[in-house]
Amino acid sequence: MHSATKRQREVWEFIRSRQERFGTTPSIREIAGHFGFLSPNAAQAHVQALRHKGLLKTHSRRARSAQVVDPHFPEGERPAIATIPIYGEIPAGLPADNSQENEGCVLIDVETLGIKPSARTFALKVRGDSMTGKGILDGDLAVVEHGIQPRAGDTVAALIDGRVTLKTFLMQRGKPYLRAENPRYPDLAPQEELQIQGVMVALIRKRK
Amino acid sequence: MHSATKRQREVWEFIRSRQERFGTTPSIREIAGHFGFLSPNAAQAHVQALRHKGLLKTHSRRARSAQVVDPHFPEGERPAIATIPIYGEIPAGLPADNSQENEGCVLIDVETLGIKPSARTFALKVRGDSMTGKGILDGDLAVVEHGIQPRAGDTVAALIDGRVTLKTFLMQRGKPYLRAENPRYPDLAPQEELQIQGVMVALIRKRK
DNA sequence: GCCGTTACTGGACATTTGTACAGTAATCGG
DNA sequence: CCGATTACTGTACAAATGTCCAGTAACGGC
Repeated sequence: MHSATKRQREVWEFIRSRQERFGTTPSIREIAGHFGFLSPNAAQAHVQALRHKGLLKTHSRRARSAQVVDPHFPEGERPAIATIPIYGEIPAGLPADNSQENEGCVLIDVETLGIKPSARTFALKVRGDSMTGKGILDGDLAVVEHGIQPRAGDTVAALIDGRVTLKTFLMQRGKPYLRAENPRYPDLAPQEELQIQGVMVALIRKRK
Repeated sequence: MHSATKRQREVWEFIRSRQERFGTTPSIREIAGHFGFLSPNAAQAHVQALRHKGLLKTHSRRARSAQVVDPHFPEGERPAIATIPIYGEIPAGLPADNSQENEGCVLIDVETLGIKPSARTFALKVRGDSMTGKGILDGDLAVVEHGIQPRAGDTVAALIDGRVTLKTFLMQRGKPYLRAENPRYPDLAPQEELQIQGVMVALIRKRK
């Protein structure tokens, strides 16, 4: 009673693939057409069986309302996912959100990131070894949130000499200064014009 | 001509919210009903305008086929997203995919992770500082893929004394052994029964 | 004033769609 | 042999749905 038949799994997989590729799920007759059924009732019966087995949810009498049930979220409450553009090097000033200069995107749920869905967030490829003391390596992807106030100890993306680098943000006698987390790099004297591009809220590393 | 009207943005936002929350987009008459329109044509005109402005895509004569266009992926080819369960501590043996013992999930696109959508992948909260030399800190989330052959130098999740720990996988004279990336921890002699739970394919760190 | 745009009302029509009922055939376990 | 399950065919109907045509009203720019 719990698991579906082979045929039912095929129907389920068809609905799932359509949902993923086109965003809309097929109608009863489209399912029938795909499998060569001459009667809509054939597909109807399969959908009903899948619904009873908890693998599918449909709103009654609503067109194309079938939704495959994610085993991880049976309640249907899927977390919000943020689309974060990757900038190899941030241009001077504020990176435009719809810019074409990005090198792809990372998609990740906002809960893991700990950001608000409305946040202006972007990602940066880390270059160099100035932050190895804090576990930030060359090639890592730093997820940076723009427009929030850095706290002391935060890792921030700062604009220095026209280039963006990651540094630790610290306060000394009420004045902010930046520190590299590597003994081979010098601390940065407090600058008059400290351009903080954003605060690192997450880090993503991919196996090489 | 490029940007939408205030009213059109409202309609777009309504469609987007419904798509995100329920998976299905509203019908023309449901849009009309939500905004209090007495005629379906009012909503129809808005949808048509949004379509012409590239903010919406609909399949002709198909029920509930409206799909909001993601500015990051105007072509509509959204990357596949993996749902990765988080295990605080892996139980002995193979973690079941649909287990209730997980502590939430991470959702992230498979391209960033570099895994196949079919891969058996899970995440582990890193405890301790045995891998700080490789930039893996306490509290990090290690994304581990099960069932692939580790290469020398890979970070692996290994079962030692009934507990799972991250170590660097190395070969010495044809025999595998494990190394901790912290001088305060000893290397592990090659064990007869080396239980490799999986290979770390990615790392996710969240700001504390 | 006049024209174009935006934002609707009101009514209508052809399809699409979910759903239901009746029936057939194959398979499998007892 | 028989009942249950699975997997369909065939037909039908009411509701949902996309689409179209004919208007009306407000508003802003020239």
